[in-house]
Amino acid sequence: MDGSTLPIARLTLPEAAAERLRTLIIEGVLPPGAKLNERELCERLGVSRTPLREAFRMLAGDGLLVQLPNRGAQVVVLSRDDVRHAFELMAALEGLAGELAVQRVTDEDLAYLRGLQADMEAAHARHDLPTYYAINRTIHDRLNAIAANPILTHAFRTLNARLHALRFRSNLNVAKWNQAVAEHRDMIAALAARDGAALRDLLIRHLRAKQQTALEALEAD
Amino acid sequence: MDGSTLPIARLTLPEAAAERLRTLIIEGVLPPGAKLNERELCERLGVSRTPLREAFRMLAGDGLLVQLPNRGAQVVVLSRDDVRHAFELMAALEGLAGELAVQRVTDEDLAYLRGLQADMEAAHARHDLPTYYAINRTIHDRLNAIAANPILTHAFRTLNARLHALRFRSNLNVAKWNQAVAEHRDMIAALAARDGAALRDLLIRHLRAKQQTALEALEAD
DNA sequence: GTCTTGAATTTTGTATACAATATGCCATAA
DNA sequence: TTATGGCATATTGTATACAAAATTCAAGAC
Repeated sequence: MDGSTLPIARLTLPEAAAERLRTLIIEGVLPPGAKLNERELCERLGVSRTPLREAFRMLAGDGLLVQLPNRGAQVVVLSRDDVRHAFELMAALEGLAGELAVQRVTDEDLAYLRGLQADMEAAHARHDLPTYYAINRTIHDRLNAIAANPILTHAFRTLNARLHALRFRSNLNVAKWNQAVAEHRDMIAALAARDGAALRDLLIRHLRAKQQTALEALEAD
Repeated sequence: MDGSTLPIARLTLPEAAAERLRTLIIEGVLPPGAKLNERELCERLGVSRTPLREAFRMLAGDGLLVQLPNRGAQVVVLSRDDVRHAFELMAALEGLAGELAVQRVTDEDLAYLRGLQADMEAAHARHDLPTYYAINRTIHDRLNAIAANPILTHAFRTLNARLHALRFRSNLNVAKWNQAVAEHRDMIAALAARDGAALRDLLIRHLRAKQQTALEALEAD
């Protein structure tokens, strides 16, 4: 037997329910502030209350739900300040990921990232926003993978899920989009130069622009 | 009615159970790797399985427990790498807290922190380690409060709880203790000078020393 | 002696029943 | 009209019962 464990993905019912709820929240089917009636959700998900309630606890831990004693769960509503705070933290996490990635990045990693960057620029050129976002996410995930800190990656993913629930992504204007693509180019250059401080600064500035976009979208409501 | 809500703290059973378990884990009564038998714990805590299992989900979200499908929960065992990763993240979080605190710190905050620092040095002078740690924690909590980012504070607390379960704190030697006290003095000076970059560097270096201590303690087992 | 094999037992997973709390509605009084 | 009290309903909180899976351990095969 080799070292790698390959556990068969037998999702337990609470986990499956949590997963399903997570997407429902992120896709906006369950919008911010929505009250989650247990009995009703049980029917929709085809599970009983016990596993559903465990799913609630998991999602509450991720900050996607708030639970009020005797008053049930509801989808979290992010205030302007919450968004600001989340992005402040996200910037620090990305900055750390950058610093760590610089210490560990290989030439293969760089080649792969440059490929992604090219794909992203192509998507940008043909104004294909969904593909752009998909690749963009892949690049940031890849950076985290190179940083090789699972605890950081977990924190990153959790925070990302919370912000995704905001659904601010359609709000990107052309000028900001151009800038974001350019910043990505600089980021890969800094990574190639193994310049941790520069990469960190770029990532933090990059996140600040993203925060701006998110806050403007929030304002629009 | 003024803006502050003052909700009466009616802990629900799962929350109370989680709180109790958390302290049992951090105090080492439930050591790393311990299997948590549901029926047995139900009797010890005086609750039924349903709220206990919700408590498990909460603690698993905090990273204090791992749950294996059909095989129950056990107290997390931190590997050497886990500790390294946790401290890397912790350093980034503290660094961010420092940068934010610099932007918001008031003279009253500084006066309060200087008072704590004096108390801490007194505890250090009389070799009172428990008091030293209590004050040390208060200072770091205070810094987080000044940073005024609840999401950061939450991440900080969660990560701290995980590391506390390691119980490495009795492992501090005299040289390191002296250095830590001196670093704290420098930190307050940087905060007073509103020098965010300096404070960040100090906090990160401070954490690196702490990480060193933790790893040595881990080695000793 | 070691390795299977397969009940018996234990433990976890899920559903449901009952209890406690909150919510909504309507009657009544100021 | 507006506020208050109290009942009916709905919803959440907790315990327990049953189902499914894992673990244990002894008997037999090699």
